[in-house]
Amino acid sequence: MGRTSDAKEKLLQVAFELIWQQSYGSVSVDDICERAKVKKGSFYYFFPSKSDLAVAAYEEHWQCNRPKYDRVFSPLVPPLERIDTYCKLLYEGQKAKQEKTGRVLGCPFASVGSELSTQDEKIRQKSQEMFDRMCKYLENTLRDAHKEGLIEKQDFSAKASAIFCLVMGMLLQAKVKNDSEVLRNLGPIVLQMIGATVPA
Amino acid sequence: MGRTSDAKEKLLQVAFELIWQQSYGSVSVDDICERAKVKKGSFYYFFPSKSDLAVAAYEEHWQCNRPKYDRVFSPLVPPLERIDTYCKLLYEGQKAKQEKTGRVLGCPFASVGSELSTQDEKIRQKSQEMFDRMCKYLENTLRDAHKEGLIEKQDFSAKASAIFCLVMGMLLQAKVKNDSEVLRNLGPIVLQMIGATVPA
DNA sequence: TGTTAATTTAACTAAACAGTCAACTAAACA
DNA sequence: TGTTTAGTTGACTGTTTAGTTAAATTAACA
Repeated sequence: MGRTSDAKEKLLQVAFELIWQQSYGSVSVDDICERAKVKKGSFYYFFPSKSDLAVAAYEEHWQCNRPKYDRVFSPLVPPLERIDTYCKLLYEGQKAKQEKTGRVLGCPFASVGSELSTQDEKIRQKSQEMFDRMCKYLENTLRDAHKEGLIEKQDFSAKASAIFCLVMGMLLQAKVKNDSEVLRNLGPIVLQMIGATVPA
Repeated sequence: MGRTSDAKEKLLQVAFELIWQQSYGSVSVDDICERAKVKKGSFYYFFPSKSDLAVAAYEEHWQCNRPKYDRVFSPLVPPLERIDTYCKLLYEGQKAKQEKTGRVLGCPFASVGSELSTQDEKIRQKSQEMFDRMCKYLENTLRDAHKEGLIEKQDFSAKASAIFCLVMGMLLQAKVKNDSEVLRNLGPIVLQMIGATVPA
């Protein structure tokens, strides 16, 4: 009953995109509403605050992209290929965004986590959640790689975390240098880090 | 001639500290002035804009801390010890700040670079400058380590950059988890990454 | 088709924002 | 000691901010 609307979804999409391209602090509720073609009253009909919208937008983005990650890190794919594909997708994704916007945007979760972790507890938690999710993909991959005799036994949890930190740092470097090419060779760097034979 | 003042220095210090603890976007010129006990008119007597103050504050912080870095990375210190000391100082620094403020703050340059690189070109450049400076310290260290036969020949520039990315990512992880303990074992992780023998 | 309830709208608030300015003050120095 | 000038002050502007509200609209459904 009552009327239907895609305003909520539009707000989530636009918010994610705008905050990624700029920053949480520099994007206003009015900006988001204007781009989403939604009036401010509707905004506050759907979301209690700007911060709540941001959290919802990031969760929505994760839910939309989860199938993609599941595919990349599928147990059906050879372990080291998963990592290489993941790195390639990161590079290509950043490059594509750079071509569209003129700017390397880095990791959206890292950016918002870095900006707001000391300020907004809900956003901090969402950032941490993403961190843990990605580390799990990597940890599983490392375990599988070990089972297949591709890498030595090691602390897989710690190593997965270190890999993800390296990747986040690389994305930050790309953003700060506004140069996606620093990500070109990411795959081999990560593979070497886990002691895998790097393909020529 | 004319009167003297430490208002400028106070503004630089307070701005750095506040932006580090919160974020660029959430700290207002009024906040900075209040904490520095300086009137807004004086602020704009010394700095043309908030963004210019931020750039100056970050440069000032680097100039003040440069002697410390020069000591840590001194050629008189054995190469691998330099890296270990650097990692220890990072851990202790973050821990100390956490005890004071209740929050892990991460790397101030990475935070501001991550927040503003797509927005403010001057801040982007300052961030990149810091990135390059730190990478130079690390690259020199790697070259010296190789000269002393401690590590294999490799692409030292690329490896230095990768190490710094790992470190930045680790600091981000600590901030997002609000847990400085993830940095405890940073030294060995980095040493293992360059193929050095990790001390027991 | 009439009722219901979900959504939309525009006009509103009150606070916070970055930045301005002309008049004032006081330290340095000749 | 008087002049110079670097620095201070507080009151100001116009804009932008997040968030509110009450009345209007419209799609779904019985």
